[in-house]
Amino acid sequence: MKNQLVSEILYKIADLLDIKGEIFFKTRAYRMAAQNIEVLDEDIEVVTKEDRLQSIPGVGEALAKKIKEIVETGRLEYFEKLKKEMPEGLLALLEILGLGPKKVSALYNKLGITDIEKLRKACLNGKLRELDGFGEITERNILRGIQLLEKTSGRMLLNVAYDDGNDYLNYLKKCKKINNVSLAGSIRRMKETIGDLDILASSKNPDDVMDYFVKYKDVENVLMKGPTKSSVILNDNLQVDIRVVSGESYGAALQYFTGSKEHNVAMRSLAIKKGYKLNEYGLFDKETEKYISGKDEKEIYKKLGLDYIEPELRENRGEIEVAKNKKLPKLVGYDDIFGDFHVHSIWSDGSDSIETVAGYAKKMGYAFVGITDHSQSLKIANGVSEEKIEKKINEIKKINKKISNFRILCGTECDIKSDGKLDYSNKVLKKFDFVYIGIHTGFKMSKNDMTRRIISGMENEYADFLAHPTGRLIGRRDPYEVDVEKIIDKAKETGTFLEINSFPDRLDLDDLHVKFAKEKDLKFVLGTDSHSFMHLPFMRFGIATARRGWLEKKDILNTYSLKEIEKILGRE
DNA sequence: GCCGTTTTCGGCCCGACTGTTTTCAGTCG
Repeated sequence: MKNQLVSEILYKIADLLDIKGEIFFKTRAYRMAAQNIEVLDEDIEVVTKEDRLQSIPGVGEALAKKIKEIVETGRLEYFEKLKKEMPEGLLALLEILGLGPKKVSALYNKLGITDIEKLRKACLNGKLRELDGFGEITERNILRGIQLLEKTSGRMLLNVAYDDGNDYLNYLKKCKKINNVSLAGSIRRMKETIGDLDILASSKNPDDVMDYFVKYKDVENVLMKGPTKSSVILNDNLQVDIRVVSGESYGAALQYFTGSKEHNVAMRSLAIKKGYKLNEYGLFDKETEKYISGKDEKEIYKKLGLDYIEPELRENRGEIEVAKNKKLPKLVGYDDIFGDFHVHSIWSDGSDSIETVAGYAKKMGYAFVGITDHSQSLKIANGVSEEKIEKKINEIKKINKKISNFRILCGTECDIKSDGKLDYSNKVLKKFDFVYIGIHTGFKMSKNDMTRRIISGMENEYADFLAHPTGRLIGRRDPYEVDVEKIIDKAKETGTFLEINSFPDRLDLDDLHVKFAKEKDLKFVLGTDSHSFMHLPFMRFGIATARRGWLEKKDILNTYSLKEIEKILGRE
């Protein structure tokens, strides 16, 4: 699949054209096309071959020609030419808070700045203030922006932002001047990484709210403070933006600030088509500017002829069309899960006993927990030898007798070895309540070999679930080379459930793959990959990923009763 | 550069804040 490559090049062209000073609508056209290709659920090579590129929204004659060139040659002459005009390093400068295309263009054309190091030096030497539109404060802000970028490399994992956001929210809820307050932005959509936190509040005394907002205990730095909008940096470097609006506008503002940007662009276009104007203050009549709606977010969707779209779906991946036809999935709920299938114990590399884990899982309201320690050859994680399995099963039996209304399932996370064989013999695999298979070594195989290896693992009759199917670690390790489509086809054939690994730095499969697999009618399991009972609540991030992948209750094994699960797994 | 029941040209989402200015451009979301 070259979809990623094509969309990356188009995004970069958009940035370069911005710096070059092209009109906004042209660069936006590149970005729209890039986004639509990024989320396309078809292989762009196939679309190219069948001459259907112009059926992709936002792709016309000119872009189709460019995309064809990328797909066929792996490069684009036009892009190479642009890079000769403007060094690619300029793109990194756009990442700096406060720097946009115009300023980057001035820095390049007037001072010859092409990368972050040169920019830092120029700031320190006071060179920027010589330029029109730049001053001493700009220099200081850019230096701060560079520092911030280097410290955080941009984005934060969902769980950290989730905790920060909810702590802040609880603080704000204590403010008597605030009527309504909610998280908004990517944290409300539960995206896998968060750039900054957005909070929305309604109040009749915005100035008081802003005074209260900036006094939060973890605020390190106030970036800006106005009556409707303020921004702070927390001491863990997360930026938090708050908007304060009137009650009349709260729903419209919540819709607007939840995004995504792409979803909103589509919503606004739809509003215009229907004779309205939609902004953060409400839904208005296009002609008379008369206020129609805005208090309640759900009302906005209704007035536009749409079913309510849950925040996790708002990525402009077809949700608006489907909402129009009243065909949205009834998403799996955050309380619909009866247990966790993927938990490690002290039998391998977990830090808690099976009994401790089970006790906590029961307290969470679960009906079961699956203990899945590593298999024997994974020495680094203290994998359990075949001889010890019987002992472990007996321990679980004993604990199960002690706990009422709860079941510990004895599973395993069995390694798929480099040759595609599983790390336990079938005689041993047979003893488990269920078997996860997964890749833990030899990540650097060729795509073909890795795909064959995983497929061979799935062909084992005792393999039930495929753990973390792409092996990525967000921000640390790229997915291994694997043909996800082939894996999905094989899983369909063998009845293997794909895991949505819910550990915050995995979230693997990711939302896009989940949606893709669901369209092929695959089934899923959720597992936290907990290595301590304290990790069990990470389940909510897996559920969020499932929701972002359009999954319903019936698509996920964890929502079934123990009886049904045993029947489905065929191990009664 | 895309798009079309306002269609082949002229639109394309837009408001708030900052820092630079002295009425506004640039950036952000």
